Amino acid sequence: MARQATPASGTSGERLSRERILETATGLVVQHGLEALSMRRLAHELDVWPMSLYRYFRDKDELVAALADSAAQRIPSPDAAAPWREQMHALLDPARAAIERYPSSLSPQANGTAAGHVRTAGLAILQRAGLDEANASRAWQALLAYTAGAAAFSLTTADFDYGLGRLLDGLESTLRDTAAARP
Amino acid sequence: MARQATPASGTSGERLSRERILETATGLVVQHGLEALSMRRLAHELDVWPMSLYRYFRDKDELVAALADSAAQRIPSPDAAAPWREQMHALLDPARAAIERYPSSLSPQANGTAAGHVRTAGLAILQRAGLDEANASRAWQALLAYTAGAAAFSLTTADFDYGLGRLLDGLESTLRDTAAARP
DNA sequence: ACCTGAACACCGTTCAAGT
DNA sequence: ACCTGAACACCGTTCAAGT
Repeated sequence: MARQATPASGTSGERLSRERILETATGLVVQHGLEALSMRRLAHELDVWPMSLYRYFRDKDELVAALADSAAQRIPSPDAAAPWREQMHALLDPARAAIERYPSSLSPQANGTAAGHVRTAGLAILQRAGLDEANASRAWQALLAYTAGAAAFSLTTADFDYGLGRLLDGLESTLRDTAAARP
Repeated sequence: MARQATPASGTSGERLSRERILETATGLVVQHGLEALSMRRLAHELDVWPMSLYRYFRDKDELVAALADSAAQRIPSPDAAAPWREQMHALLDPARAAIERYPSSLSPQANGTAAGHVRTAGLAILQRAGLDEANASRAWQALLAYTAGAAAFSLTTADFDYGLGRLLDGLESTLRDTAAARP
């Protein structure tokens, strides 16, 4: 990648844009981790003055939120025909990867649209499994919390699957109890 | 608290020490959160030059690790006479509070002695409940991951309890399966 | 040998000055 | 009106100089 000691506006044909900034930022994060992402380093990478970035993002928080949101966007919605436990696994496995890269990406505080999509998909799976709205909501929070903790602790896939299995077992047993209570 | 624009060594009778540094640092974290803790601010609060802290802690990481460890140290070991689910709840509830303040305090990467004590207590509860060593270890990882996620998402106590209850249900059902398989 | 504090190499962001 | 880049208010930490 061509870079200069002093950024110059005339050298590169590609103009700055939100997309180009996000692409380069993603590259930085993939290579060196989120903690290595700084406005100054990102600007340097783009061959641009640091302040130029602020024409496209209000501040660093907004930029990181955009990165997190686009990572969450790439989480596919599981095949609705599969058993609900498999669907949940298919949803949470990539969710774990997204959280590992951007810890805030799926937090309840994240107000991005993608976090909402994942939540909607999760709630739909739980409701189709038989949980009512209130319990589906609490169950989703629990599943996401477990997934976030597994990401924070870098659990191996086998260990992640074990805990997820036990949590799904526990949720499933509330379904059986409800079914048994019904005539 | 008396403070001066320029730190002076002669004014206060109390000499610097690891304990005094940790106390003041804890006060800062309690009042303003971990993200507000800086070596410079802490030194200012102690009426001392920033570099003086480095005589007691190799670097900021070591200081934060010491804070996290002492927070984990304050987690009591539950009453061994209580039912195992109650014991686990009594252990993880303060663990959640410790992680909320110091996210790294109980992570598997934390090499402090206190994190080890909590882990030992957790494993003992699970083994007394009937899990073998391998499963107790995986179950502990899952319980701690869930607790860390709940801390990161600032789940309410009711929501934390719901998810923990389901996870414990799931673990308990593996005990029943094992018992049923035995003659 | 010990301690100081200036200095280095970074941050995110504001804002006056220039075009 | 737009953009620049100097400047501000911070970081953690090194290290030469002083006692």
